[in-house]
Amino acid sequence: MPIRPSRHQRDLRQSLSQDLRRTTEGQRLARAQMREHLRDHLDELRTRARRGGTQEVVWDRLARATPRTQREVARIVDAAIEVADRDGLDGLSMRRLASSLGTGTTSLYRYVLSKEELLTLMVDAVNAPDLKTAPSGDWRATFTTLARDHRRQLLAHPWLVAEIASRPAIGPNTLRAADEILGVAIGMGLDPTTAGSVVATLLRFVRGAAADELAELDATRRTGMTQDQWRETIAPYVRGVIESGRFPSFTSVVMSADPTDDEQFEFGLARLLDGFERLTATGG
Amino acid sequence: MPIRPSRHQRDLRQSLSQDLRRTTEGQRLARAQMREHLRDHLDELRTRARRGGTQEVVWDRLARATPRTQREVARIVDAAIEVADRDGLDGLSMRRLASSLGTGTTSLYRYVLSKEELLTLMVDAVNAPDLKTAPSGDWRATFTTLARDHRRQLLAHPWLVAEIASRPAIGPNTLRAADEILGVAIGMGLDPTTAGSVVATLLRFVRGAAADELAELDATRRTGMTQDQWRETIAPYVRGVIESGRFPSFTSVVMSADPTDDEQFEFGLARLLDGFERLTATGG
DNA sequence: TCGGAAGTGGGAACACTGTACCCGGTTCGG
DNA sequence: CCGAACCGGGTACAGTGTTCCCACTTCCGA
Repeated sequence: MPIRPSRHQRDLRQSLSQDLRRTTEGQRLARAQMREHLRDHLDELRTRARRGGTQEVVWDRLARATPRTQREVARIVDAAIEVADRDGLDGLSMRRLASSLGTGTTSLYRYVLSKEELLTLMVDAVNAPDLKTAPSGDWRATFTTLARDHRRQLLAHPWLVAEIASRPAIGPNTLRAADEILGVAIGMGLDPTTAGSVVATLLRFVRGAAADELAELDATRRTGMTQDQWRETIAPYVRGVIESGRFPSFTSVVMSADPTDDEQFEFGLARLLDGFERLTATGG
Repeated sequence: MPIRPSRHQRDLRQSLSQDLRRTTEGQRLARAQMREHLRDHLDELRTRARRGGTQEVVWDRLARATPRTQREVARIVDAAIEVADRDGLDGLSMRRLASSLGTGTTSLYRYVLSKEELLTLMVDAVNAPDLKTAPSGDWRATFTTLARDHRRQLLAHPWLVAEIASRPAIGPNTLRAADEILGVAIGMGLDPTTAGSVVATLLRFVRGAAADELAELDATRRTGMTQDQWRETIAPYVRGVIESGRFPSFTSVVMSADPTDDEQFEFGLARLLDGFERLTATGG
């Protein structure tokens, strides 16, 4: 999310007013050029990317593409998500994806610049907390259901957390969601900057939690074990650690009642929202 | 961190007392067997892993290995970390690693079961927030410097966040750190369970924040652009988004003063600690 | 001192990956 | 009806993790 759109923002804001007029014409020109031969355009993008020059953002290209192309891309992305959900990220190869679509492998490259780009599209397609079911008016309740929804989303697509972590989320879906959440934060009476920080903090916590919860699950899938086999595997080691007596605090925590993932998530979320509450209580 | 050691803990605790005696003899036996031919042992582990059976945990094997082997493994892991820091995770291949060590590629497999295992070792080697510089007595101050240290660590090794996310962190280094932090939480007067949740929440936030901060940086490295080139690339797109007028809250946040990464991190951390403070104020 | 076993290093080969290059077929506007 | 634009995909290449195997060193007991 560009909730933290970094320091170049100032420059952007400056150049914004000047460039605002010229943009539409420029876009029309680009569209004409592209329609001429879309195929070569993709190739050109590829070579330019290889040379390390400035590129075009995926979503701009897609927005200008023909409806058929857009549908095709959506179909590819959906299939890719399905494969990744079932077999994990390692199981998602272009050949597998193609065969699951019943097409040739290299045909995919007519619609997608690279696997990298495909992943970017996958992330945006799936990373969109849905606000419409959230209660309105009470920001605390809204944030709570929102955090729960996002967590559910991340757990439903085990590959998602790792991929989100390594690419700036500025896709249209993500943006729409970010806008809605920011609206809630602003509705708390916070100034925009603080609102941005609040939302960023909330999302960071949720993603961190989901990552933790997925770790064990991921390890089992990777090694091909069942959950039980894996536990059996680490049991002697953990036992040894506890026996050693070198980790008293750790031991006492392990030996105490163990909260479920749900409970621990709710605990952390509640603490975080407690922290936010102070902002509205003391500030403006 | 096994701060969330999941539901099988109960069973573990039960079997603990029974098995406690037998363990040392069992270990001595295993050691004798292993010394006989360590090479075959590694091969056996490999095939057993392929068949999907129960394995041995890496750290147990290493603890029993000869000092020379331990040194060699450490050398490999260090080199791997260096390569990953410089060229990213994608740039870390076994061949590259070997050539950076001046050895043959397949020689590495004498010391490391697989690349997977190597990554696990790398994570544990580097993921250890250091508590010794932290002030004692004041938990809030301790947590603050601790969070800052961990964030610094994660940013210093850009590949670390993604890898932590997908493997349960139960290495000795990680355990030692976890134990120390848990000690601080218990020192707040919290019961072990709550202490565990508090620490988990804190670490989750830090990792989430680091992931966010690294996203842009990662994207540039992956595409081979400079930071400026990348910004130039997305600028028109962001401009278009703002122009569209469909994201008013988002726009107002982007247009407002932009906090630095540091400021935003400190903000979130402060809110989280505010939330923790309530625990000590109201509870026991 | 010597012979054999245990331990070490690494080359060749395999099955797989992402994707550049190119050619034959299809569709459609003039 | 024909040419141009578009679409699908086979072949090939460089690079990956890993296995199998063999030559070499080191060391220990007789």
